[in-house]
Amino acid sequence: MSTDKSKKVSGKRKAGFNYVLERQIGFLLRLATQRHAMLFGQHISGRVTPQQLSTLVKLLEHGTCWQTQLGRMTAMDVATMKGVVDRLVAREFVEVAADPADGRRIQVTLTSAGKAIAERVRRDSIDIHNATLAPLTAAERERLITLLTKLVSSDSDAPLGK
Amino acid sequence: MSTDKSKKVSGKRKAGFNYVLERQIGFLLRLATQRHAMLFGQHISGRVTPQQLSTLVKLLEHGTCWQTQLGRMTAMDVATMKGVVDRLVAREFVEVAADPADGRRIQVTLTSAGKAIAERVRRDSIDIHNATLAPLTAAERERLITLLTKLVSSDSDAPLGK
DNA sequence: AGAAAATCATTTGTATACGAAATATCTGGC
DNA sequence: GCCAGATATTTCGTATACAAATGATTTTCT
Repeated sequence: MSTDKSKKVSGKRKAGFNYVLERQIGFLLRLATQRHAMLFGQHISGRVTPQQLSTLVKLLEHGTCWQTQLGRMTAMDVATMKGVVDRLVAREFVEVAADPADGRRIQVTLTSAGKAIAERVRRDSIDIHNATLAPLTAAERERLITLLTKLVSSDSDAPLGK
Repeated sequence: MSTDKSKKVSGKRKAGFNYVLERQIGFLLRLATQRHAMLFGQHISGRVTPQQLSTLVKLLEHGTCWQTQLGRMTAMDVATMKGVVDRLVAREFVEVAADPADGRRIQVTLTSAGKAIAERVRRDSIDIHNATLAPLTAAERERLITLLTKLVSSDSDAPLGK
């Protein structure tokens, strides 16, 4: 059982010798996302998901939107957005209707129940944000948000960079 | 169309007045993860996924492992890990076998093809890491990694905090 | 007007992600 | 030797995520 042990070869270091998976940005982002998801599940009202939260909040801010527009504002793929809208329709938080002015567009509108839950989860999300960042000091939180914003705002499709 | 515009009410600010979805940690993490996923797909060899990369790298470092052990090392749920292993088996990058010493355990071992691809994607992942962090300076990258590490290392199940 | 290009939506296929329940197996204590 | 509790795996259900192909509609250009 010692045949493929990674042995140190003096003078010629093994490939990947200093590779640390735990310092790779992708791995760290996955862990941070997991932490957020766990806290989200604990603090959110009405079993709303993060994607549903984004969608509800954007509808609250902008009123009726079409699906593609919602997808752009929330940085979601059209296929993903459809799934989210479908589930919001099933739960009667939003209603969809054909746009009389443009046959391609699907208008998405908050129901009154949807408006209520949207306002509630928007408040919840503040707590979730703070709980997620709890291990960091106020200055560190600010720094992290700034760095992540810089990281993503250069993306062409980022709603931030607009 | 101006009925539900968010109008400033002097003295009594509207609920959610200063709520900015784009500054919520959950939203930013999703965008950063998307950015990483895009670059990952562009630079990775052999259509390996991020989870498969983590699994392959851990197998490279530790040799044969059982599934649950792999799940802990890569911070993946057992159900998720099973899916990843199943797909790695299907692609003949790993082989599974019952542990003779413990009937519950499933031993996962790299095949020679798996070892080759593991070494290749481990190298790829360095490029992906750098490409993902490209908008940041060297100092900023270091800061971001440090902050994310601090954020997740307090989690009970974090492989970092061990 | 009419064809081409752009836009919007849906569907399909692949791959996560994870809680929860069910099953199987092992270990320690009596 | 046997049972309770711990451990490992599998299965099920729900919800993303996104590429790619397809269909429908609108806009633009000539």
